[in-house]
Amino acid sequence: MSRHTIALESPTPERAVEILRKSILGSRTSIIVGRCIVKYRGRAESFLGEGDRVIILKPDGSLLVHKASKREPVNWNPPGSIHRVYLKEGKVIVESIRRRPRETIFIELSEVYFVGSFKLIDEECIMITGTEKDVVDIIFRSPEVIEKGFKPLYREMSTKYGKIDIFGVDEKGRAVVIEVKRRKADLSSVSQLLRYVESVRESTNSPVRGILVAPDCSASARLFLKSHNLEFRKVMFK
Amino acid sequence: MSRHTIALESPTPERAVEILRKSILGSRTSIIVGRCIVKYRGRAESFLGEGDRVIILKPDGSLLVHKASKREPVNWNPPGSIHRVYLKEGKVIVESIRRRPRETIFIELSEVYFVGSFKLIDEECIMITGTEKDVVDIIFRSPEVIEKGFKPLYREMSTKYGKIDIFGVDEKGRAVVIEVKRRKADLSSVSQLLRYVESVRESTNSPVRGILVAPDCSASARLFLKSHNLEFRKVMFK
DNA sequence: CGTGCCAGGTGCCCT
DNA sequence: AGGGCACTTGGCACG
Repeated sequence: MSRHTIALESPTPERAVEILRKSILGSRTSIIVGRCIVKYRGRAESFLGEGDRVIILKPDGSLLVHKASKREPVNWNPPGSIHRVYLKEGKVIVESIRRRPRETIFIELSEVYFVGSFKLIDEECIMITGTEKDVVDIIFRSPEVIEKGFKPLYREMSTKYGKIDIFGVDEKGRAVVIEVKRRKADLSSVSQLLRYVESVRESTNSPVRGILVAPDCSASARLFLKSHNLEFRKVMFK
Repeated sequence: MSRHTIALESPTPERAVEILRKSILGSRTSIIVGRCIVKYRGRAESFLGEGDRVIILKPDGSLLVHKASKREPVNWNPPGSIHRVYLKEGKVIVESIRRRPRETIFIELSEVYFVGSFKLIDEECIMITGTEKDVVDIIFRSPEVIEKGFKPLYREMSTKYGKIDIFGVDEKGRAVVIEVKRRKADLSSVSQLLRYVESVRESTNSPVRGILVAPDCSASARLFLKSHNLEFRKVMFK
């Protein structure tokens, strides 16, 4: 009979390795708390000197190394990586290898404070609202938030230089390219819009308007918009 | 005397709350494994139905909720958030509040499989090489990787529309704007370069060259470069 | 697969 | 605090 939870304080290295191997084989989520060094080599390269960290190995092949601060793991490997755990000179070693691109994490634990193995049952997936797609939906449902007479035609319309959030026509029949941002727009938002407008202009001689839609816009982005005769439409959602 | 590690399997809700409160007060890192629902409200909004997850509360105020898959937490709050743990109708509740922007996480645990509290000592910070800054360093040290006669002058040079990675002059004394990417360059990389070149051109009548430096470049990015008479220089580092 | 792009992006640095 | 941007960005959707 397989227990759903295994949790052990200050295990011997041998016992820790045993638990972790079973955990990996059994598609369980493993948690290690201990003192370790971490080496990474792949797209970049890193070294992390000795300190206490939380290490999580997920059954999908993700590996996380967390320090006591920050939202981000200090080291990691994404889903699909292969984990190996073994003993070397009396120390627990956790290795993670990702292929394409090849990336390796090497963790050497000088001390293991805790090791746990958990069978996590989770069929639910998160429901999010307030995303950019929701804003686009609003505009398609109520085009007047852009301006009177605006007709949205396509969403995610592909051009030579990227995909247009919303393509439509205004009251006077002019082409309108809309780039939507769910947060404050910045220089790169304007660059995007500019790329799409340029792309559409390459394929027509008719006038093409470009409108950046966002709850706010940085000062320099506004300047950049103006210098290219692009427009900004403030749209507060939520 | 305060123990550095507290780990408890299947604690009663009362005991779990007690341990977690002490953990938060004592600037320790807390780990909860249990069955829960998660509600989030802030920049966006989300709901996550009942399932088994790993919850981490860090002493800097970060909160992470991890599912059994993916590198990313399904819900979180960044450093600086305030955590509260209490009992409600016999269930353990974990709440996290961030101000500016106001964001709240509400976790209701129907079952706690494990709770742990750890004093993590960690003075080390990660050393990373192979970053963009390293590539810029290489170019300053060996400007000939760009081309014979190139002279880099400034890095991170501010313009109206953003900061130029490297500004310099070529053999013939023409201004050169360089945008560096440590990985394959895409449309947005070209847009950036274009913005900077445009910005420099606004302040001079002399010719201004723009060079995108990267290990590779997407096909459409290449087209976009060409259409604006910008150049691509392949630079493999590492 | 590569390409493009959003993300509750996060984190860093500078003004 | 706001701006600009890199990140081992991650993750997804689409051709």
